[in-house]
Amino acid sequence: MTLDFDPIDEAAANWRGAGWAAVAAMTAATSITRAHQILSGRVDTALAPLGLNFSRFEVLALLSFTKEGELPLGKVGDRLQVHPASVTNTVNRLEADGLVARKPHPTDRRTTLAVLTPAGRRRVEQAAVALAEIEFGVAGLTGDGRRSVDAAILELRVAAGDFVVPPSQRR
Amino acid sequence: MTLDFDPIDEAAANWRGAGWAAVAAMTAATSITRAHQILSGRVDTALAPLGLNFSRFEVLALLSFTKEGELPLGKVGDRLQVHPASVTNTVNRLEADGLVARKPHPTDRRTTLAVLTPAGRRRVEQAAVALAEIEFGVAGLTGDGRRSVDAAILELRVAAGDFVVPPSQRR
DNA sequence: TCCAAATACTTTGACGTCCAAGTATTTGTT
DNA sequence: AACAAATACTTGGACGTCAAAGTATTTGGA
Repeated sequence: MTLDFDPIDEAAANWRGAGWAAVAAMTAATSITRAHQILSGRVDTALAPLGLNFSRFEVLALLSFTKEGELPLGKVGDRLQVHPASVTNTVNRLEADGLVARKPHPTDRRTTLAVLTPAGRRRVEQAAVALAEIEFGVAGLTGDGRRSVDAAILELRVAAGDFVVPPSQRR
Repeated sequence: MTLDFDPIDEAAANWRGAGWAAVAAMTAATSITRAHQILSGRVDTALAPLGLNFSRFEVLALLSFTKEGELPLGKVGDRLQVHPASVTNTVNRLEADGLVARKPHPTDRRTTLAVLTPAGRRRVEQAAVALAEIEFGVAGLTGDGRRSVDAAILELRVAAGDFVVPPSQRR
């Protein structure tokens, strides 16, 4: 279904024609939306044979970076910036597949830990290889493009309050 | 829930530490994913009082740019790059709200046209104003940032086969 | 000490997206 | 003319996300 024109360019022309404001912002937003659509499709395709999607992979990867391979569910949500209900859902699925286990927190009985199982550790290694092979879905983006995307989006994330840049690290 | 470090930076450090490949691709993919999350949240919040979400708005905007304010459902899907089932769903909702109507195609009885109603036209104008006010969710991105995001993502979209750049327009 | 407020997670429900399959109609070939 | 293949849309099912409400536990004053 390849078009012979750039749909975003055309949208911009239409917006200008209609006298609508903020055309540059619109094209940036549309570009980002479409980029996300492209890469998430590619990533999910690459992970499907492993029984994972990107969310599940992210949880496994995060756990694999911790010393003990475990983390409270709430921390997982904070780090990955997803809703608590989504964490519950994702961990349910990983648990059903035997890739993580739930374990009570030793001192705080409100808290549940997600623990990476040996199978989970093997799976996340395979997934990391599979994702590296497809360059995380951003194949087509050059090194320069990646850097400029990172830098531009960093402004957006800071403006959105994702995190506070400590004074010592301002760039 | 604001972190005092950049979670993407930290992820990159972890990936390097684990010896995983394609770290630059991973950070670009994660940045894009997070940017999409931020802006789609802002956009949906801005549109909610109007009874719209971004998908529904896109359909109305697309129709409003046509001469007659109507388009076959299939064309809508092609332009917006969404699945036919999603178009059906979106148009169902817009129709229930009286913003578009379905009309049979005059010559091809397989085809259904979505027609913008007067209410739909008024609504899309209001929505365009509301979105311009929040800069389409990309407030925080400077002019330079917007341009570099557009340019970088253009490579990605062309590589993904979204459209063919005609020889006369190669840049 | 006591108890309201905060925290941590789960459950339920409303939506949205996609895929696969189903129905209707048109096109292209023989 | 006949019919297989392509096209256009809808339906039903699997999943994912978020918001709001519910349960359990801990915290922080009065």
